[in-house]
Amino acid sequence: MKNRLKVLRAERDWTQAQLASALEVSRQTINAIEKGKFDPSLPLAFKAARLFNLTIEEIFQDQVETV
Amino acid sequence: MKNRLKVLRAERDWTQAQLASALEVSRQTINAIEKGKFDPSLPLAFKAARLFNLTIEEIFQDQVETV
DNA sequence: TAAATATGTAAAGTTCATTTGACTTTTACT
DNA sequence: AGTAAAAGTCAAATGAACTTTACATATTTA
Repeated sequence: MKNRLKVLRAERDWTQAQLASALEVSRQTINAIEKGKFDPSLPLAFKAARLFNLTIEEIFQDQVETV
Repeated sequence: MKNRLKVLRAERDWTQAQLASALEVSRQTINAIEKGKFDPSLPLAFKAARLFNLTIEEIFQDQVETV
């Protein structure tokens, strides 16, 4: 699962800590999601979409499995 | 988190077991999600969206907190 | 260059998504 | 009414999301 969080953050000049606080998660959670360590929960994805005024699909992109 | 899985299933005349198999999860998982016991993971939500050819937002609706 | 801020990472613990297996209840059909 | 399929539910187990604490590295700024 790829995501555009780092770019969206950069566009607004936000730190990971600021985004974390806006989404009410820890800074490490934001870091881990940006670095692809794990995927956010669906509720957290919705919260991010609301925050950035985008759809979930505009922020998170499912990897289409190329078999 | 509300969702339209039951309706989408009914429109296609699918059982919970059939949807489960299409999404490669257990029947109990579909049942629990439909009954609102828990939210699906983001990857599972993407898979459902792909299956129904809808966006995540068209299937799952975040409860806006009315404080 | 030193200090401050931002980012990356790791371990241990908690909570929740998901599985398996089994059982009960509901719905539909004969 | 009897049967079969579908839906609902429960308990125990596993794994993944997320937290806290703590430290290391990188980047910015005084």
